[in-house]
Amino acid sequence: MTIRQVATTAGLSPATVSRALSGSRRVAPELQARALAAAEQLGYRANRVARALRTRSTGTVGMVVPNIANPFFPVIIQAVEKQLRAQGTQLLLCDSGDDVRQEAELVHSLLEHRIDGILVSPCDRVSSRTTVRLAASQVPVVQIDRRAGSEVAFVGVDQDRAMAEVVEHLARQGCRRFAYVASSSRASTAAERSRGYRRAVQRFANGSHDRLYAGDFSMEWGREAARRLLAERDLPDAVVCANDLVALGVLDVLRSHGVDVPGDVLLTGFDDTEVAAVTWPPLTSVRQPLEEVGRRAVELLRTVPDRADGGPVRATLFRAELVVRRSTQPGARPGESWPPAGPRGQAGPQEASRAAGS
Amino acid sequence: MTIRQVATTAGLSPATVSRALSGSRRVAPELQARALAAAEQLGYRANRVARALRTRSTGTVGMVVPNIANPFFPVIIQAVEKQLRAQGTQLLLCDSGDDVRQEAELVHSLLEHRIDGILVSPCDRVSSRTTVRLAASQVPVVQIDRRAGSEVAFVGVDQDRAMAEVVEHLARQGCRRFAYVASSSRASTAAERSRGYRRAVQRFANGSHDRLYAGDFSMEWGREAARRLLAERDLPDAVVCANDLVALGVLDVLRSHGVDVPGDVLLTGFDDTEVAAVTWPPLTSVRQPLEEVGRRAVELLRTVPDRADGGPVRATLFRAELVVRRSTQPGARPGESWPPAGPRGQAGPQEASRAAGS
DNA sequence: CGTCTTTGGGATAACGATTTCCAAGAGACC
DNA sequence: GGTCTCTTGGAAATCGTTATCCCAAAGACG
Repeated sequence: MTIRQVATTAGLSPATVSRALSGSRRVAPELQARALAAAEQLGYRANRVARALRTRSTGTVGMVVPNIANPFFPVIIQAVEKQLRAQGTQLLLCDSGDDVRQEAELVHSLLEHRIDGILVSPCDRVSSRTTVRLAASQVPVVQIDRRAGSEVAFVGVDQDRAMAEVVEHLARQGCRRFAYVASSSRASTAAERSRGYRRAVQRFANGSHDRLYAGDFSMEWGREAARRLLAERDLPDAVVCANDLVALGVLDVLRSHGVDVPGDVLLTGFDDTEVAAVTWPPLTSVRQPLEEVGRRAVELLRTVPDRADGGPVRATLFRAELVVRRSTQPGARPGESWPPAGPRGQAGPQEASRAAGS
Repeated sequence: MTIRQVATTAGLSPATVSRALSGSRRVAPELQARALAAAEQLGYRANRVARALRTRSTGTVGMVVPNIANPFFPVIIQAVEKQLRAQGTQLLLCDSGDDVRQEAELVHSLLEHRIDGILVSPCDRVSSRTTVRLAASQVPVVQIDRRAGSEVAFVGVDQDRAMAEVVEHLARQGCRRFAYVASSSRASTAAERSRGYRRAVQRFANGSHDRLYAGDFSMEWGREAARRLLAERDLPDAVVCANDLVALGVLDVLRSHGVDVPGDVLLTGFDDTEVAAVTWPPLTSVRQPLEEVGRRAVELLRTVPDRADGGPVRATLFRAELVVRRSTQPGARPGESWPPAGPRGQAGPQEASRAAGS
């Protein structure tokens, strides 16, 4: 089923049919109708491969994320896909498995497929840099959530500030001695959260008794860290976790060792994944405006010039929202604990257009 | 950067370079080396769009799932992607949002993009049928996890049997009065689970006091169902849920109303998602061999003939494994509850090759 | 030594769309 | 009425690759 056949049945030339269907040039109404009718009758749908070869646009955008099994990413992916769909674009999704080599391979493969742009959440804020830059020299690229360098457009959330709010909240609850179960700082978000945590602890708690454990963004690491924590001679007032998965792992081990949250120690997660609200105790976490991040990233992808050429690079930073739940409210009596109605921070986008390299 | 330029710098014809790079025909070693060197030097990577146009194969497989935010799917997707990667194929992932119209639209779009095959988890076991059949008439199609009709190849898990094991386990724990928080039976898995549940209740508990609530696969529905359950005058012995998300929602509301699990009522999930093990109490659930399902589906995709033409249709059914945890062990004392060490069913593949329409 | 087969390189024709480019016809305007 | 512009349909070039076809050279074999 080619455009040629449609043209034949319509008694027209392929050129005219093409124009009639795409509206790229005016076609006499009568011929247009004939073309449309023939296409309809034959159930013709254009071969996008052929079209892509000629127009040099595939109508496809690639996206590379570190790990779809981390419930944080599906939410972003859905937002991105929804937005892309609205403009008739397909999403080519890849999971880099948090591996820089894999990530590079995937990006190259996407480029071979001549995608129209790439959304990438670089798994390593340093080593992913060359890959991101290379990609950006060929097609529009937007970094989403995580970044590797500031030479390429970025849309994400102010992690530093969000983490500071977490610590401030804990300090207000009377916590003075903190432990941080971090993810290794290969991911930019992890690095920013760590930094935010450290600075906030300095400010709000005078940096006392600041223990830090570095692993990854997994539940299993949370378990391991909790075991190490328990092996020390005393518990901190609060355990801050790099994300919800880690917090769940920590919670699991604490509980199995008879440590009560929030009675004996307060606990926080990050990302406000769906499960954070239904664990026991429900987890205080940080909600990010993912819908907006996704939308903005797609939007930005269309305005990024084809080949990054030293012009100003756009970066959008959204503000996250602290969601307080029972895991940081030792005072709440069971009756009061549902529904959770703690104080909340405000959210709102915060745009910054900066020169490259800033 | 085209093959023509490579050919020029190598002092060869494009045809020879093409052959040298793809190995589709023997090329004199010396010329081969020259072609490779030139390609390497120029950093040439073939334009897959042009190649696809000529060879009628894009090296891309489409996958349509109902909802990536359901943590069950990312696991399957990862398995599929891993397997595809091994054969150098890209995955074009789509989320149908559990909507039949959307699903149809996506499948059409995939066909336009001339993907080499489609993996689909049809959202409606009845209405998705036409779409699946249409797709199968154009490219190889394998249904994965869910199915719509048996005219198209399928890889999945024996839901019916798995659910029977759940009920049997509960009956052994002394439960006689059951409630089932179902997902509406639009998804084939939901329908099979319901059927398995009903039959097992008949057999093991004489069908006494069998309440059923039908909603969807979401946590929110679990909450709603639990509220309805609590509104009735008495609680059943056990609440069986269509999947883990639903169970989490149920658990959340039960807890907030002071109902103890497993003290007052036993509770089960399905899918054994990562969180099932870390809720409190940990959730008895059903683990499916998703890695194998994914692998088998990709494998099958390669052997399915291009156009479904009435030959025998392959269907592979794997067996799931019951994972018993504290939510169904009222007798376990806290000290014993960790790690969970309940009896486990065995898993194993179970292949069936059946004629179409069976 | 002649013929017959095999091997391998290169020219060229696809693949299926879009997009020049060209030409014919219709108005416009002096 | 003549020229000039504008419109619009169709022929043909084009995108970058691979497959087909042809031909020359080399080797096989009687």
